[in-house]
Amino acid sequence: MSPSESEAAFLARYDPADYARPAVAVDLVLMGLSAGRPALLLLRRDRHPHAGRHALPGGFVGIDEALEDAAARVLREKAGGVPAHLEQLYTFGAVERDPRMRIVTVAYLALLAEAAFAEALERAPTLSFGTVALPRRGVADEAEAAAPVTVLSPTGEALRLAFDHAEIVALAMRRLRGKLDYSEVGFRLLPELFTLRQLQDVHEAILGTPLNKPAFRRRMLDRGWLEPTGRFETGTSYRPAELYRFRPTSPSQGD
Amino acid sequence: MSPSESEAAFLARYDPADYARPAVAVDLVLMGLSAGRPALLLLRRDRHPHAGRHALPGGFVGIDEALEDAAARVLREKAGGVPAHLEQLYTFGAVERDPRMRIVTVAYLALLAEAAFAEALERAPTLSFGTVALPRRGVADEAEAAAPVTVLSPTGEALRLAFDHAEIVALAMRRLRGKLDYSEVGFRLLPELFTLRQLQDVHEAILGTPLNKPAFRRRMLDRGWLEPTGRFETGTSYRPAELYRFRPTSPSQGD
DNA sequence: GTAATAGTGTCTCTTAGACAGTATACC
DNA sequence: GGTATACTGTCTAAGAGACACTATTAC
Repeated sequence: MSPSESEAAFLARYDPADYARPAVAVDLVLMGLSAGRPALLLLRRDRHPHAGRHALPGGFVGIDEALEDAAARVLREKAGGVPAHLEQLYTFGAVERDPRMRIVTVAYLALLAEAAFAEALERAPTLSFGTVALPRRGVADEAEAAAPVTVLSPTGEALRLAFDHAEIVALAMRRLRGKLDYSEVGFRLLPELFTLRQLQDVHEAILGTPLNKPAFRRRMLDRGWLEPTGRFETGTSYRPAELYRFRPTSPSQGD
Repeated sequence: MSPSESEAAFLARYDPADYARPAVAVDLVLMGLSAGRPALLLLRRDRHPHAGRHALPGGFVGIDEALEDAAARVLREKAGGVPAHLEQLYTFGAVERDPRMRIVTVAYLALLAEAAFAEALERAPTLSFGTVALPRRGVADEAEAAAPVTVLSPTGEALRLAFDHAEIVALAMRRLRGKLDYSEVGFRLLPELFTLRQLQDVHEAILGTPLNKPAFRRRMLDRGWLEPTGRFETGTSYRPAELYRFRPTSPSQGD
């Protein structure tokens, strides 16, 4: 190995069992929509540290468990067996991010359709949720500096999040905004059949900005992602809109 | 805590020291340009596993060391004290990715200017390098499925990379391509003063596709990133081009 | 002068925003 | 009929590709 490599690193490479290791965890930003606003599932902490604050659901990664599997396990535990989009966000590894011990956490973003989100809240009585208040900034560039987000309780007060979880939520919003227009994530927040207006509402909720209707329709239809079903919504007091289905184009496994 | 949380996870949350932990490492894709092609620094492994294959430089994360600090340490060890762009890529945590033991590795992308890249190769005799052969695909979309990349030795043979490092390199190329047009990474591969043609050469090398000259110039100048110096290149047998300097616009800390 | 590349002016094409118009439901 | 929303046609503005043109150096 390289002579420029430090002695400690050299030894650690071959027998790191002798060295203290950070714990490895996953934390999930479980996002959905609640009353047309971006929302996320939170657990209220009842003990030290950060007792009383809200935290993202998470768990330690088992020694024989892949990162994705750990994230999927936490997702199952909190949201049931619902199919959902799950994507790795970023890994947070500041030394003092948890005062109890050194924990490196891999943050994941999970997206739940509106119905699944509401159902998860009902099933698990300890889950609460917060809506994300958006700085009105138009179509955000994912490369911009992290804009701080404010998480509001259902009654409208600002929630203080535990640990570095506010930073994780801000990154999740930023990633979601960045991918919204060119990826399929927008459809993950909708039921199987939806109208173009519903799709536009989702985009506007995530971006925090109104969008031009004809341009939005053209863009979405030109993407080739939308399959018209010939069926129409019912129960409206006005002209009913056609229902569409999401049809993935390429086999694309995404990020 | 939630009753839906498994007993094991509950216990692990409070005393994970009793459980076996994965080791946490960082691996670096140290990219630069060599003769106008994207290139990366590699170490040839001389022992099991994957002896004879090439691997990314890396190291274990100390118990009191932030992830970024570990990445910066490995960067220093391999490339000296050169200032460079350093950005987290993704975290790889498949159970069997290293046959010796469970290692979760946080991959980082580091960019070195062409001179610093060459200097690093000279300083460390055990370092070798490979150039990345690009599938000609035009401006890549970072959300696309990972396109496999081929890493070639200086003599042109395809190198087999150890572990999942080929996947990491593919992701690095994809990320670099995705950010190239709207971020400042392109300038990190250039010396302090450079001509517009050099900048375009860098973009073309990364994207693997020729670009339109007037459009490229307009775009770059309109970004407000380029500061003309009034100085010109020397030693050409044709009209010398003006030298520009990169001027960051916002304080932007980026990703 | 020639050769080679730097740098610019302009046309066209594509795409998005703006906005007005028509269509179809319920009352 | 009125009203509310779905859906469309068309104008305009911005940006990129194409390509020809001028400018400046070495020889």
